[in-house]
Amino acid sequence: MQMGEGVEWGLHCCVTLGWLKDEGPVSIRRLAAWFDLPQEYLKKRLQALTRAGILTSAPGAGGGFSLARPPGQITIMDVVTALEGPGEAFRCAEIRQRGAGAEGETFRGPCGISRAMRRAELAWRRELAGQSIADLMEGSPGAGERTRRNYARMRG
Amino acid sequence: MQMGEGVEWGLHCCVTLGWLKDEGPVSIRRLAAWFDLPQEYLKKRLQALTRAGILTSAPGAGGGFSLARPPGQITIMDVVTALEGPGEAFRCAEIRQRGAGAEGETFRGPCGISRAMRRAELAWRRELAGQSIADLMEGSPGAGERTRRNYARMRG
DNA sequence: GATTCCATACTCGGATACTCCTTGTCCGAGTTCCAGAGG
DNA sequence: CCTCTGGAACTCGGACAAGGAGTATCCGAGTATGGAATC
Repeated sequence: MQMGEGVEWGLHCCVTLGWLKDEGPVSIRRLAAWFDLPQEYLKKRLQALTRAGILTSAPGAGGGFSLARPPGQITIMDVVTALEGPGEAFRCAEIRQRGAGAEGETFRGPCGISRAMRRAELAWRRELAGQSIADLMEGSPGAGERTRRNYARMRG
Repeated sequence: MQMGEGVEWGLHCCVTLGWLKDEGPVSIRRLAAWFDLPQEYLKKRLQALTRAGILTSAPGAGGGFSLARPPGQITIMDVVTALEGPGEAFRCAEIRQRGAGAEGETFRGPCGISRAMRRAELAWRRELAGQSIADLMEGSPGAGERTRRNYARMRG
């Protein structure tokens, strides 16, 4: 059970875009260089975030990506869902309905295993939905200033 | 982000073994037929549970698998950890330390993203550790009786 | 000087490899039980 | 009646094939910016 690394990329990009929101759109080239990531693949991930309405993309020269909403209105859960898909980690295959153990049995409602897993996953989602990009930005005091300074130096 | 289906198999097998604990060890052949699962691969999963100390395996004729502990002392978390590995779903690759954005920066402690993900995962684990195989058995009243009856019929 | 045109710098979407993990299968070796042969 | 031996049933561990999801790259098409060429 492994979460794609694109989630980490996406979250870092969102935080950075939050800090650079006054600098206008940031191009993929700059974001990839900023974190030393494969440009083409990072693009795909950010496109997914754009489709989910988390980012805005501006085409043309001087274009790039920006946050579509204030950082306080983007939860970590939003980013995870956009990048990993809405499906649950545990998918019940209804094993109990198959094989010799199920002969002549009738099942009603989800099995206890499915319920238990779902409850755990809800706790996980609730925790992720309780934190926003703004919370992450506040969690690193001073990093916003340093980011803007470094970014200005990189552009020059 | 997808959990292996072996987890569902393992949990169902544990519950069934809990119900059949007075019938002695249950062979892989019977368990696979019980749930209509690929016998060889199910064996691998149960061997993992045995290595983790959740099941006991008895070799030789009349051998098979049994629960190593009372069902109340086996949590869902135990089974998930044994089958999915102890690693966390989110693995921080320390992206912030790479690329142009990290030049001249010094980072101390885990980043906020890593902390947020870890907290969510702890909530998930806590929920799973709060439920045992015994709880799952009690969640399906009457199923124990039916299981023993069907199992006796299958052996005959 | 105003307008047109073009090069540039971007994003978008699709198509295509490549890689790794999961899933699934197979085989040889070891262990236990049971039944039958022989004492 | 007791012991020994062999086969059957079972698990263990490793090796290996197949499949799919995640990772990564490339290309053609569209769009905005800015500057040069033209009127």
